Amino acid sequence: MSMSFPLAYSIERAGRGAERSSAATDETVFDRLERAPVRTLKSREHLFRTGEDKTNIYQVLEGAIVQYRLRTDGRRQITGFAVTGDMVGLGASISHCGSAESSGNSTVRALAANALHGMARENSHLGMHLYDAVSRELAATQDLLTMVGKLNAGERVATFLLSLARRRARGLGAAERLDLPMTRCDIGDFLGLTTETISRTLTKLAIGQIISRHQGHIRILDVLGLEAVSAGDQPL
Amino acid sequence: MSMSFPLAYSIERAGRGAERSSAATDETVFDRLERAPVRTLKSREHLFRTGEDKTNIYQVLEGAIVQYRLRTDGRRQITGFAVTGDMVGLGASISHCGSAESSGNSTVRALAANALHGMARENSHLGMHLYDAVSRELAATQDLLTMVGKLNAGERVATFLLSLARRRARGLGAAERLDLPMTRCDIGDFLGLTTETISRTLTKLAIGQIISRHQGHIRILDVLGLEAVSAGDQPL
DNA sequence: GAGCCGCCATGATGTGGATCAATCGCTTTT
DNA sequence: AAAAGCGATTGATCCACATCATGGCGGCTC
Repeated sequence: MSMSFPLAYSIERAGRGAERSSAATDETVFDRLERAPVRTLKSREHLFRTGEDKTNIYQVLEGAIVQYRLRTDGRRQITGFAVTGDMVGLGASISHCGSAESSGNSTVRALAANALHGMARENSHLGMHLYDAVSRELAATQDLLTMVGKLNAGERVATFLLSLARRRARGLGAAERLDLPMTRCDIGDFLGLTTETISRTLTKLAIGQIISRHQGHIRILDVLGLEAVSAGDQPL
Repeated sequence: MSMSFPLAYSIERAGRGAERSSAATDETVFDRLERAPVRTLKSREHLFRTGEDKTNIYQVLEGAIVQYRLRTDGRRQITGFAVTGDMVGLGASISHCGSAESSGNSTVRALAANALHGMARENSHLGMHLYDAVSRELAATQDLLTMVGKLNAGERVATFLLSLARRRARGLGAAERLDLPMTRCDIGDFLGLTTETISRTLTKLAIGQIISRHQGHIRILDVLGLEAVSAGDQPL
């Protein structure tokens, strides 16, 4: 099983995980979803916070949404980054059990939770889409948990970079140039490390000629080397 | 938000999270589920392993099932303990992305995955039950992730003990006597700590008169003190 | 009941990453 | 262009937990 981080749980007309929608009613449902209002977000603007009523569920159209949990003492754990196509706020509970804010500028489509769940109760295909989306998010969160619970800093960062590269596999020669759209602090709060450790680990990877660093993005020079670090074969 | 660990995601006739089932067809569906074959498991016997086809989904009738992920080098992360009523193996994917074994003797009901998902495609109420169960499991896994990513050993163990006590809240005077049905090693692989650290932390809690230890179980002497440790107010 | 084995507890020691503290570079402000 | 603000980087130091090692306590087998 390959690592899959909490990044992509789209609900699409043609889902790969679930069966293809076929009935005419499905068209109506997805048409209605696509007519839902679009909202634009500035950097660090919140979609919702822990404990608020779940009025809306969102689909990311552009940008990236950071989902996180906050402790009273300020410690923060990021549970996932949602990018284009991903759903944010899924779950059958009445209120949100985490917070979500935009990292950078984003646009999202806001689906009324009541309406969505009401439609899902009528239309079992939509219900299965939701089930599929949440179970993929669960699997990704379990992967992240395993990483945070068992891997050392080098393994975590290497695994993270590889997962980003894989999902950015833009057309041709796979991923070499890699944008890091989030801050070091966000990466740290995602991987259970500090910003300093993220920096130092990237520096070590650069010294080992496995990546090179430029402002705003990095370049993967040695995919095999990075995979070795990720697997724990190459101690760094 | 209170911590809720991956322990209870039952599918019941009268779900609290989802709407009450009402149609006659629902009765039929749940009757069929209740007629599914029962299987008994000995200690450390597996229900399934990572990568195997998802032929069955299980409901725990008695005992406890340990769900975990294993790395090639032997490191293990437990993603949840499933006890009576809980579902094991939920998710829309074709194959299992984790393993599950019995801790001690257990009995489970084996639901054919094809049949279950087929029924869910026909019956949207069942589909919503699945959606609800998985989204609760997701929330619990995110809680665990936050614990492993951000809490120190004392906070983790105290939080773990409290969550066990809450779910065992057996009738009367809440939880005082508390069985620990899993080994120190299992607890360590769940909390991202070693067995030695679990032992030492329990010793410190006992020295602080917060718990007392007996073989096979512990007793919570000072719930408020334990909550203070769990919240990080009492450094241990 | 002697021997063995798995789990637990506890002591001694080591270390990976956190913490504390500058400094640098880039962007924004004035 | 100077000043200010913010994130990233790097260095020095510390400490919480891992690791290594030992011994005790059932439970099991023969």
